[in-house]
Amino acid sequence: MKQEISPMVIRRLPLYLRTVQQLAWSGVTTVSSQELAHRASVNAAQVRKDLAHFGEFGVKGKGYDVPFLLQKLRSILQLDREIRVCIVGAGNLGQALSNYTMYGSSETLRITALFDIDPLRIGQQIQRLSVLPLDQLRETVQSEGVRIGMITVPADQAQSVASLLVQAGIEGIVNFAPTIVRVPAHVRVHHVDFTSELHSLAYYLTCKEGDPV
Amino acid sequence: MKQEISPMVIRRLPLYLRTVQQLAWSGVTTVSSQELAHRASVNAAQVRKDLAHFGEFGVKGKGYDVPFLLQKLRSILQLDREIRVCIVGAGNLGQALSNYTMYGSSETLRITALFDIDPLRIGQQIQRLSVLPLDQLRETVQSEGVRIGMITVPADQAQSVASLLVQAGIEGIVNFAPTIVRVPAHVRVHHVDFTSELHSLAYYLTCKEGDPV
DNA sequence: TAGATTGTTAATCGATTAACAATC
DNA sequence: TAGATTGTTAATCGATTAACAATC
Repeated sequence: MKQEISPMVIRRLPLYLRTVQQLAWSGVTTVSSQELAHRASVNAAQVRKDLAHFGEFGVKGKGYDVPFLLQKLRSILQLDREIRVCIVGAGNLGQALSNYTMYGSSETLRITALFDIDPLRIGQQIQRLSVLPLDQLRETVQSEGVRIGMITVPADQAQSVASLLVQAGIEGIVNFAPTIVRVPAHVRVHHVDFTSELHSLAYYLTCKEGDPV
Repeated sequence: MKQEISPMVIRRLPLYLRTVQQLAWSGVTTVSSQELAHRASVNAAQVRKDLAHFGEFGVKGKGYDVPFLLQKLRSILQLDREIRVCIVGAGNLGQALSNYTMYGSSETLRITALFDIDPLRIGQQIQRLSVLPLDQLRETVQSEGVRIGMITVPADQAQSVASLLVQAGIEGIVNFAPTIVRVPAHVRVHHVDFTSELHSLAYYLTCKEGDPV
């Protein structure tokens, strides 16, 4: 019934959501694909095509109703219901992510638990969470209904943490460690790799003295 | 002379670098495109094609010499020379990034300065750096030869920080704030958007009760 | 109605993969 | 030499953009 939608399309939805969210905040009630595309730095035809995968959200001759589109995007991304998230790795990055609340009150992704192996960190209070030992992962994930895990441990521990998360029954992983983690096909992994971004950025710096052959 | 190389190719180079680095660490001296591709989770033809943009690095019938390829990749990405980086935003994320050193001693991207507007944070000691006031940005960037800026301020301040960085003469920006920043064409911006990764991951969670129509 | 803008089809563009001759 | 693996061309695949009929 529902044909597979390209990941490329899905990865743009949060961008649209954010843009529409901003429009809503500034009191705009209607937006054309033109305008939306401009604000999101993409092509207008692409916006229309992407959105059309999920229904006919626009009105010909008018554009899109902002509150309606906002609600639709939230619903498509399942961000209209609470989804529980845990973080494994209570180092600097894990702590930084712990107190992340995106769109203020409208954010339904909720950081529910924070894990570490280091005994020195366990029990520490980060935001309203206390750091739990890794061996409570499975139990907590199941009792609290945690569905997404974020990996913020060093690269050499990322794979074993990923496997633990999978065993605990997590459905999706966001991996911040600069390494590939392999998981069964039913678990989805997204990768946030700022080291790669930084490294590829370096390529574009001017004045390359060294590289032709 | 040197034809424009697709950004898609460039974005894969850090992945190859990382993989080859790991091989070098484990003492491997030769690697085939096959093996390299497998470890990087890409296609072997793609590895060969990507690398061939920059020269003939392989030996037919043998594969690639690991130390040689490592050196070449570093050189292409300009990671064989020191590049100075500053961070604007000394909050949790900025602090987390401050003590990031990738490949131990072989990392040549060096965090050189950390800025904030908050008077409470200015002067604070993070790692070996003391937090500087934002109005010293330009001066520091120029005197220290900082070429890349990382933006770790809240979204609503990201654009103004980006503009400051551009005015200070920065060549590239890595933006961690969940918003688009616009800069002149001669400055390159890479975006690290974990909120989008998280939000698009939510789409793939099972049991979508709400979304048809 | 006339003007505007959608949803969608068709055209373009670019990226990935397969295949293979060259050659170590 | 025979076997292996590259660099590269050709074939495939998919994604983006342009164009336009439908229609509010």
